[in-house]
Amino acid sequence: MRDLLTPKQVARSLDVSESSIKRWCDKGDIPTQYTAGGHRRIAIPALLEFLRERKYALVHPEALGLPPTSGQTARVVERAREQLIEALLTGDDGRCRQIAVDLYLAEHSISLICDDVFAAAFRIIGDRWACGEAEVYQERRGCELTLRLLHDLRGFLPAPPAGAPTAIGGAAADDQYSLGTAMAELVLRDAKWDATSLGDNLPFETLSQAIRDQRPKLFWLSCSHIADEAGFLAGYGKLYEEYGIDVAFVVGGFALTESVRQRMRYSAYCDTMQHLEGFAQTLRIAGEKESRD
Amino acid sequence: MRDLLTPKQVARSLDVSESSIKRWCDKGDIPTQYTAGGHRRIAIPALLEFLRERKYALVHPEALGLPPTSGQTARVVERAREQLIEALLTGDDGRCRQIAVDLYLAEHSISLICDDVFAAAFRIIGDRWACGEAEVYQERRGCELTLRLLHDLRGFLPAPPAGAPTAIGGAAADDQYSLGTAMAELVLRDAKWDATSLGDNLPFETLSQAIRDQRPKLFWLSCSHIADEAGFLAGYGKLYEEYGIDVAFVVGGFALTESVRQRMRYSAYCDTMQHLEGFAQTLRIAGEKESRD
DNA sequence: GTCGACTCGGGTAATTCGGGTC
DNA sequence: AATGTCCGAATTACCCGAGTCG
Repeated sequence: MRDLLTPKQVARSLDVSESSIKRWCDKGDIPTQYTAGGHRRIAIPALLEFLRERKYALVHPEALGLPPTSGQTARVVERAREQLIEALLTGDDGRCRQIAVDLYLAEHSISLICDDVFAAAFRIIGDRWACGEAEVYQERRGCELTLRLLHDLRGFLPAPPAGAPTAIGGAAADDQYSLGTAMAELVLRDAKWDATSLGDNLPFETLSQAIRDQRPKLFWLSCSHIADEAGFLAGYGKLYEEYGIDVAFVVGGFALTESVRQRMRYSAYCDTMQHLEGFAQTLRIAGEKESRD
Repeated sequence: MRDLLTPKQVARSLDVSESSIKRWCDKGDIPTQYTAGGHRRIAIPALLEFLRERKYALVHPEALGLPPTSGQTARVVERAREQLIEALLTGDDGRCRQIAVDLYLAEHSISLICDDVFAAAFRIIGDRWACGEAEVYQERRGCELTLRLLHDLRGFLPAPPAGAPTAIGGAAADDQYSLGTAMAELVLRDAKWDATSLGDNLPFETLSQAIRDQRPKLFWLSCSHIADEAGFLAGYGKLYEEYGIDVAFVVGGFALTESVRQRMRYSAYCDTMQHLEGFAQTLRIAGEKESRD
């Protein structure tokens, strides 16, 4: 498995001539690296970025080790969601991957995919389970599958640029829903943050230690389940008191009801990943301006 | 640690062939030292200078921190484990990935990597945590990282061949350790089973439903934490009673103490992933013979 | 001193280069 | 203006028996 592609591989996967690839590279449309002998090498994230801008279709993605595309480049979000729900319920990982990559290449933002496809799909699967139309194992297997998808998408993004601000986050103790924090990590990396998810089920003491060690500019807490509300609020309050001035605290997740939120302090509450993306972008640009002064 | 690299290490770190490295050395592009026997040795500062001049990006910068792969196999694994522990504790995902991929490409079996590198590393990290030398968040972040690695390795394996026997499994309710079941899935896929992990925290009722729906030939249960021993044994016993004749039940995980095992029935208890691999191979071949008759 | 893994050198096949032209 | 095709020269990848490393 190589990470760098030759012009020929790229040409085959797009079904264009090698000359076109060379020209696009030389023109700067596709970020290119060179071997010592002057041969072009193209990284997959760079290629995918170019494809998204140009709305080019991957004709032969298998040449790159990517899943086959459906052929329809302009995939409608609603339809994708319906198809994803079925694929998640049947455990068809190839199909899930195909849908996700299609959406990504169709220039939908990561945050929109997370909100309107992944999160929405799990809401509906949850409803079906409540009606007895879906089994618990189908939902759990779907989570595993989605986590793998998020990891794959992470691999498509370019590495955080040098000097990118740091962000860390996770889910608190007794909260074992790892999709929320994985999505947050992905969205922040897409917004050019150097984001790292610490995982789920994290006691507040270790979160405190992590902030002390990593010194992030942004800290997120994904809240999908709160077992002990008083304990949660106490632990969170202490954490915010300690670092809330230096670090932007972002909280989110469906466990944060209004009554809980009213007893919390934070820099931002994000209902959706799109909100998180907006906040992160603003904060990053504000920070860059400040550091220039 | 030595600061002289062999051509092979450099080749891997740049994702080019060994021949190219040799050529560049001979041409004078990379300043090179020689051993008494005429073998090339490259100093890291010289390599970095070469990379700057040629504007050739390091594809796997982490590879430079790797020990030489020569010597006894046991030593390689041992050193990889040490390196992985450090990389996991610092959260260096690129380096973790390089270590894992290198081991895989060096034709170490997946099961051996899981046992002697991944599982062993987490045992040691656990020990360090007990001594106060590691933080909880480091261990949890390491789990996230390793899960991503397992997903990557899964991508390297070929798809299960047509007609491969089906296996499913997971971790029971209140057990949220997902690495065990993810490793089991990976090892079984490596052994040419069509294996799917259902995830963790699965109630026995839904496991029963999953077996009914999927009709696997093998079912695994990863047990890393048992909250309610009586409830666990009751749920498991019922499941085994229902399907134990038709489906091979494999159990494993460090929560299965001898006293717990004595009250369970199963086809196989696997201490390690290598045991699981052996059992799965035997079972698959036996099944193929039977179906030929 | 043994031994497996690695490296040596050199040769060959396949790819890619840049440029010119359609 | 953009793409596809063709060219000789240069670069890279793969292969193998003999020697070296740890």
